[in-house]
Amino acid sequence: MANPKKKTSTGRPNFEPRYGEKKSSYQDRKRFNGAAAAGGEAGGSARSGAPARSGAPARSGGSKAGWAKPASAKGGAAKAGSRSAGHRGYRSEEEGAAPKARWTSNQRAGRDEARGIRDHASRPAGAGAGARSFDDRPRRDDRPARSFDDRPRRDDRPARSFDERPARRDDRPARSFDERPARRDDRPARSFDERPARRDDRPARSFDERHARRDERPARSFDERPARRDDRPARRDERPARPFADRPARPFNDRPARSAGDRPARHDDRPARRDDRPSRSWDDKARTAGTHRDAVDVVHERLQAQAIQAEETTEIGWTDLGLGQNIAGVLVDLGAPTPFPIQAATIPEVLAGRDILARGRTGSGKTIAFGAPLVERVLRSQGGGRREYGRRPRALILAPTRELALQIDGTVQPIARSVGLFTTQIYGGVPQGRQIGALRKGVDIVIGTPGRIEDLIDQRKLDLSDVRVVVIDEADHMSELGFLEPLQRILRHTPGGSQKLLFSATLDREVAAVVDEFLENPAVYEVAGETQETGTIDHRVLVIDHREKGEILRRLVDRDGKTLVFARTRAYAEMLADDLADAGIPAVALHGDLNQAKRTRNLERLTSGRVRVLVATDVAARGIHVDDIDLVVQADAPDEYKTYLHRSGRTGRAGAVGRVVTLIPRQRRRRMTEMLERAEIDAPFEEARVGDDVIDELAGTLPTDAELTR
DNA sequence: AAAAAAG
Repeated sequence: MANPKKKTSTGRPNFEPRYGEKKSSYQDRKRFNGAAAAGGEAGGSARSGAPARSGAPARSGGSKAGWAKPASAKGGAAKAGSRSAGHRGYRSEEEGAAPKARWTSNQRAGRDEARGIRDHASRPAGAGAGARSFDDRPRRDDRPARSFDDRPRRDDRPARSFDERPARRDDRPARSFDERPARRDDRPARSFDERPARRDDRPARSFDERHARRDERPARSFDERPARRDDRPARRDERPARPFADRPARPFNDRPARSAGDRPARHDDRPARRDDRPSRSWDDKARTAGTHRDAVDVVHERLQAQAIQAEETTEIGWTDLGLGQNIAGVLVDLGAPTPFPIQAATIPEVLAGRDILARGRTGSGKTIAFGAPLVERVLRSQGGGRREYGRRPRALILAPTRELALQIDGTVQPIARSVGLFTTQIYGGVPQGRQIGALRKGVDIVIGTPGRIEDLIDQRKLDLSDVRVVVIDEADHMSELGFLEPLQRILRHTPGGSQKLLFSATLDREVAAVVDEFLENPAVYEVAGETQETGTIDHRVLVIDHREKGEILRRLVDRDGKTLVFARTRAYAEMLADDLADAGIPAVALHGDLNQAKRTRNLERLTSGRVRVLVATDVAARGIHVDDIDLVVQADAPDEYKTYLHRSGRTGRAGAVGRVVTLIPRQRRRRMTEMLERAEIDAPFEEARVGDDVIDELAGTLPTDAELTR
């Protein structure tokens, strides 16, 4: 059952063999570039985001120039020591001054972990791995190889999550619970980056124009879905909650829905709210989103209705949604004075214990949408009791990449800490020692990636039997072939009655297998207008001669703003980065062949502005947030529209202008056109040769918002 | 193809 879904069934009709593409030529180089990376995701970058939103006026002028940093961006002013040179966190204006101080604790964590690896590795003894046949892999050195429990670097480690952690961290105010609340200010910057942004652009795009083309997308997500049952219940508002009982068997698959019976009773408060819930259940939705015309209208209608509701809820406060004072306070401090639509819609449901699926692009407040209520629920679940040493985690947040996990922790941690709960990151590429140590002491919320989590479960270091809430971020991606099974195995370690929350900017039927096995009568939420595409992004396609790709790329990227280049393979990404560097354009790569230390470091280099060009694989397509990226270049066109949406969503954030240029060979025009249609994006195609003006034009500074929007 | 554990 599990894997029967071939790619085809998962909705990836786009996947086709790529013939002409340049490929193997770089294969060789690839191996050599490996090396480490240090990762630190930019977790926070304070997304200047939502101008409308609170005080995140950070991005005022829209000057993409610098402000990327979390700390600074945020209420910049408040940041102690970030005002002038010599102070921690000070950031010299545009020169790529040492960014180090500006790192968030998360970033430091990644960096430190990475350093630890490097340091250890460099020592002769570090050879634990010993005879690895990959002699050609230079990166061996940064390999952990030895156990890090004894790791010396303890000190610089952010210590994030655990209480007992000695206060060492200079920069971090003691994290004892008592003063917990106080912390807020020092870590505001991170997290809300993604949230503020959206506000403005959202409303901006009128539904009509936007949803006009909406037809194919939704439709295709659920097309195979068996006949829709009755008529879908009226829109959210009047929707009569469907009682559990009459819940039809899950439509899409014969997978026997778990009957309420075999599922441990849910938390008490759950059932109660069920009925007044306006949202539609997954089943309803599934049924609704058919393939045809009527389905189109349905979708459109539904989205619109929700959008309206969203607007109405913007005046509601955090506490009105059911969150406690402490949490509400942190959110406000984080730059989110009031809830965004998706948050207003989902938080009450999450607090009620309901399983939900939510679609909200990065920047729409997705992280807080699940993070805040998750913390609140964990808090309630302990009923005022104490946190015991060695307690098992009560919440789990899964993400597809380490960088994203780090970023999520950057948002959730302060929220959790405000109520005395602790989080810990559990992902690969870094020593297990600290992670195990944290688990041993006891953490409340685990945030990580599948591999290491499963590894620790197998080692009996991680016990998920007490988990009450599980969040699967980028759920559709996590439900794809390579991720699905590990994900399912992990979920099977959680109690059957635990609450499941699935989020993604491109949530579609791909999550069906997970939904069917683990969710119970889930509610589905979407916020109209929230797709990765935004009116502030200028999409362009350059039809080029493959032989000129390298030169064209060099010219496109040789500019002042930050540019993120996507390549299909690690080898090509590495090659391109080297190529650009050789051409005198500082560039670094980000892909899975790099060790975590290098990944973190290279990403940080872009975030800090020390380098303006980052060439990445799709590891950076989802979730990664770096402020000021005003140009995304797709050296290789993506195969899926969802990938296009995620990649392009790295720019044009916070209502800022952004541009996405995709290079394709002539023979790919048709596929590209089809993909853009599915992505609901209008992008003019232009033929271009090396000397053409278009290239310089596209590389140039973007027109002002006004010009762009015409 | 990429990502995700190591070794």
